[in-house]
Amino acid sequence: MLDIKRIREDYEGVKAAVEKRCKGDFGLSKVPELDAKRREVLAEVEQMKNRQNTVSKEIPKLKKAGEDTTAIMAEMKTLSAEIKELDGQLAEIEKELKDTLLGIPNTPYKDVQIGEDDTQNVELRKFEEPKEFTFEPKAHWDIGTDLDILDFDRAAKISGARFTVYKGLGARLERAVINFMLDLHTIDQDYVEILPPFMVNRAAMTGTGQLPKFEEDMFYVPQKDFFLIPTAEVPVTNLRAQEILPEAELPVYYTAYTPCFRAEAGSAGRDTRGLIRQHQFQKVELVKFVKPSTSYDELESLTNDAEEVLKCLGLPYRVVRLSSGDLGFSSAMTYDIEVWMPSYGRYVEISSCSNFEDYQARRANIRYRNEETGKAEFVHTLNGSGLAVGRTVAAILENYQQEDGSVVIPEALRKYMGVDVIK
RNA sequence: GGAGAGUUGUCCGAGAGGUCGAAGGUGCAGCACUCGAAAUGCUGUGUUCCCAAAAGGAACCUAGGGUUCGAAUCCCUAACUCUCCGCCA
Repeated sequence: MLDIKRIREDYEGVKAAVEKRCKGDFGLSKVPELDAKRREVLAEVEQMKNRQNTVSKEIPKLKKAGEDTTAIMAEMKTLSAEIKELDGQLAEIEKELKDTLLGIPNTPYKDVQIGEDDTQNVELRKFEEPKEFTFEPKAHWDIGTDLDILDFDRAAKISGARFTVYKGLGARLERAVINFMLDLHTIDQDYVEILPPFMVNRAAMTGTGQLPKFEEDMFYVPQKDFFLIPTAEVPVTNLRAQEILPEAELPVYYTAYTPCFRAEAGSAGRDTRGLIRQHQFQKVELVKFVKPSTSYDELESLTNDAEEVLKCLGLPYRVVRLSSGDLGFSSAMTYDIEVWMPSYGRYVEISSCSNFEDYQARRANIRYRNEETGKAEFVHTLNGSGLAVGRTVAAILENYQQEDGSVVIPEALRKYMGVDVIK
């Protein structure tokens, strides 16, 4: 959520920033009028409440003095009704204002290049070159099916499209990748492992920005008004919602493995084969809570921490900075890490690392006590995949496939796999 | 799923229709005492909103409704926590 004061003081600046996303103004133009109206009604009702409070304090004194309070009480009854009426109006205005604000995305950071979509993303660096095969490489869904470690047909039988069954060494590979990533982040790096609930309430989904705008993308559990998490970002960021963290605790680094559930509404026909776009996939996530002044340095190090996974696995990748039009709703700046996928003949997103600045912190009310000023201030939140597990498995299968159809296990995973090759 | 108890400020805890933003303690900050520290004493110490700011005002005792001139206090609904029973990995 954007700061209403910022909109009030620098409307043109905020408008220009929001419009960098090339998708209109998201209702921002309604804000100044609603804000003015709110303050007008607020001033009026507060003045009435002031009179109500003052007179209410006088009544017991008058009664004690033995005076008749009937007339005053009657007048107060009228006032009370008027206040209720105005309070109702105020609540409506505030609801509309809040709904409008919740529907406005974050403003892109100054370094973000303007662009309508992913074609304007900028490549920043590359690790290794795409491998040249001496034979015709297969797609991971064929490799997995041929090795009998992935079963898409039976997954369709028990669930439907966009689900996968992992079998034998396939299941073990998925688990090995998860364990390898978590060990890297918690032992070699400084993240604290979290295993959160996979269902969350509406408040949590609103705190990180999935609601109210993107409800149709989520799986919903009506029985309890819960949502299946689309990413660990939701439970892990909201872990500290409504809290004031001691400054000394910052920065806070968390990592979490969770399954992720996405309805994939609106992506019918895209990436229908294989592990790339599923209703359920596993992911290891990195989340940071940091002091505002450090958040862009923290974004660099978080991205490096995610890249480390790919380096250890020896998978070719590149890092791009998303253009303003491709930026996620809550993000101020995002780096995508893209892994080379031979079957696609291009790089495919495997991690998305974002700085949300105070946008999520304001929604979820996550603050820290600034020791210098003594004031509670919003933290900056960041997160990134470290990494998407299914896509990592797909990339391993494709990049490490051999001419005989077998797949060599990357060195770093062998102690988790117990075998050097799947054949 | 059934029965009951609870949810107050950093934390603990009083409160039971008006003088309560809320006693007391604790934590924190400052001052005094001290060579220094501890102990002790004194003072201060929540958040948000409105107002250019100050002064001032409004709101907040889990959330949302209601009763009342007036609600932390009474009523209703919901969420959460705890205890007992049932069920269950």
